[in-house]
Order: sequence, then structure tokens, then C-alpha cells
Amino acid sequence: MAASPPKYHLLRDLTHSLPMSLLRTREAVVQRFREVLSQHDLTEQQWRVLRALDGQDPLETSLLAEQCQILLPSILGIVKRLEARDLLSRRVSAKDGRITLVSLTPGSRVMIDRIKPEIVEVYAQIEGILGRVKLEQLYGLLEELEDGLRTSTDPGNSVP
Amino acid sequence: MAASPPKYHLLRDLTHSLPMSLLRTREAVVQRFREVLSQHDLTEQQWRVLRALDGQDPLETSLLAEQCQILLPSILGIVKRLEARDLLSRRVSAKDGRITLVSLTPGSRVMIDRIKPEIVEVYAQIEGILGRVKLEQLYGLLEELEDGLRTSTDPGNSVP
DNA sequence: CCGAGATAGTTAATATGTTAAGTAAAACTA
DNA sequence: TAGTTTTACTTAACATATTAACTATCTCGG
Repeated sequence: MAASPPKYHLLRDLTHSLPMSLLRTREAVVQRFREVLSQHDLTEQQWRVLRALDGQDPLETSLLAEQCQILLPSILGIVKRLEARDLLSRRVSAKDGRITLVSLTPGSRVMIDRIKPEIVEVYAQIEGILGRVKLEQLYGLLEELEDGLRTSTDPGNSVP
Repeated sequence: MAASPPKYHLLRDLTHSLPMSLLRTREAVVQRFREVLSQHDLTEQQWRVLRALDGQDPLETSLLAEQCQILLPSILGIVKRLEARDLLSRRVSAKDGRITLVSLTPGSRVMIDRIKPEIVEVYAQIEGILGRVKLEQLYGLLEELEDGLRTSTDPGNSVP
């Protein structure tokens, strides 16, 4: 008979565990982007921040962090470093003194427009590998798993 | 008509970019494991190292790093910290003075056996969310994408 | 055996990731 | 409205990630 399916009651070998698979694939993907971004002296995270602000310009720090999937303490450093390079500006909200609004600068807008097409290129490469159908399928599965994990926090926590 | 498919010649909104999807899903998954591991004062990376050694005990540093998908400079610190806690031991290879062999200790073996079942539990939860079929499908797509990315390094690099 | 070149680790310097505390400015409540 | 609680950051402390430079061995061809 055909190869038996993996047995989940035992531990899969490390190489094929889900966290590792996700990590390895992500690393492979991000590597491509990093090659482009490093040419502009940007880290992947810094680009995420710039990208997030592009289009919804003044954004408060916590929303920015959430969209970038970066924790507040990390975002703080990233934003400060970008601010030091005149790629971001910050100001305290007039309505709420606790909120800090972050926005792009003329310099970063130019930079973003220069980088975008290169990034689009990378996406095209990736699509070329899996094909649009499988790529959409992958997005779907990832989202389904993520939603499932975030919904059913622990055995018994539907809606408080 | 139905919703039109995403247009890849434009940039997907950040939230739905592939690196972000992979990151978000991985974070959601890893979060579950972290909850277990933190009870044992282990980080995700430290557990990866212990898991990798479990079964193929004395392993040289670079192979360990490769299997854990962790770069050498990082592995070094992780190993040293675990060594300081008597969870790992290191010795220079007799045959090759450049190689450092890392192995588990009695203490870490006990610890691993105690943690394993809890980790298996988490895997069961995850499988329960997607179901075995979709989970396997996900593994397949991730692997296919990863292999594709690693193979076609750049437009033109089949075999050197 | 000798020196060039390849290997396996280490260091160093920065940038992030993570968790726990600490702070100032709202929003709430008695 | 004073006191309490919540919110949005900030700091601090420690663990990793990433790239580059450096060191001790090895391997090899001559």
C-alpha cells in the first residue's frame, strides 16, 4: 500500500514540524525581498512600516504596530531609527496626548515609489513558482489556520 | 459578477502580502507552543535546539544550526546559555579540531521527555482546526514554494 | 613539508523580538 | 470632581537575527 500518513500522535521530525515549515518557507520568501531592500539600506521590518503608512499616512503607533505585526517596543526603535534618517516624522495627537502619530516624509515617499516596482518584481517571481491558483490556495489555508488559532484560544473560550 | 482576483502587478495591501501572511500564521502557531515552553523556561529557539539533538545526539554546531534554521552566531549564544544551565554540553571533535560537537545532558533528556507530550497536545489542537487533509495540503504548498525559491535562485542559476 | 585556499567557529556591531515594569494622559465612577 | 482604572506608550533587561570581519584548523597541490 501507499506510504502511510504522518502520525500526529508522535512528534514529527523537527524539519517537518509546522512552525519550522512556516519559518523555512518564510525565510526563503523574505530572502528575495531582503536582497532588494538591502540595496536601499532598509530592513524587512523598516520596509513593512513604510509600506503600512503608504496610503494611510498619519497613523498612531499602536495601529502601525498591529498592522506590521510588530510589538510596540520593537516598533518604537524602528520608528526612531527611521525618524533619525528623516524617513518618518512623529507628533503627539492634539486630541489625545497619549497618542503619537507617525507619518511619512517627502523623502520616504520618494523612496517608497522607487522601491515598489522592484518589490512587485519579486512578487511576480514568486507567483511564477507556485502559479496563481496554488498561491491563492496557500493564502486561504494560512488565513484559515490563523483565524482558527486566534478564535479558539484555549479549550473553552468562545465569547466571554 | 464574483469578486475579481487580486492583481499581482500591483502591491497587495500589506496585511495580505505573502511574507505577512506567513509571519502572522506562524506567530499564531508559535504562540501556542510558547505558552507551553515558557512554563519550562525555554524559548522557542532553545526548544528547537533540544528537539534537533534528541535522537541524533552528538551533532556538530553547523549542522545543528542548519537543522534549526538558525544562523551560526545565534546558535552560539543559544547553545552557550543552555550549556550554562547544564542542558547541553560541548566538546571539540577529536578528528577535526575545528568542529565542536554539541550533545544533550541527562538533565535535558529528562526535560525533553517531560515536554514532548505537551507539545504533541498542541499539534493535536492545530490539526483539529484545519483537519488532516488541509494540513497536509498546507505542508505540501509550503514545501513546494520553498523548494521553488531555493532552486531558482535568480533568473539564471540552475547548476554551477 | 609548505603555503594558498577552504572550513568551522567566534567576535563584533546593529537591529529586532519578548516580557515585565513604569508613566503620563484619558475615561470612568462614586 | 477627587480617586480609580484604562489606554498608549516608554523603559529596561535579556534573547535572537543579520552581516561582516577575524581566527584556528584542515585540505590540497606542488
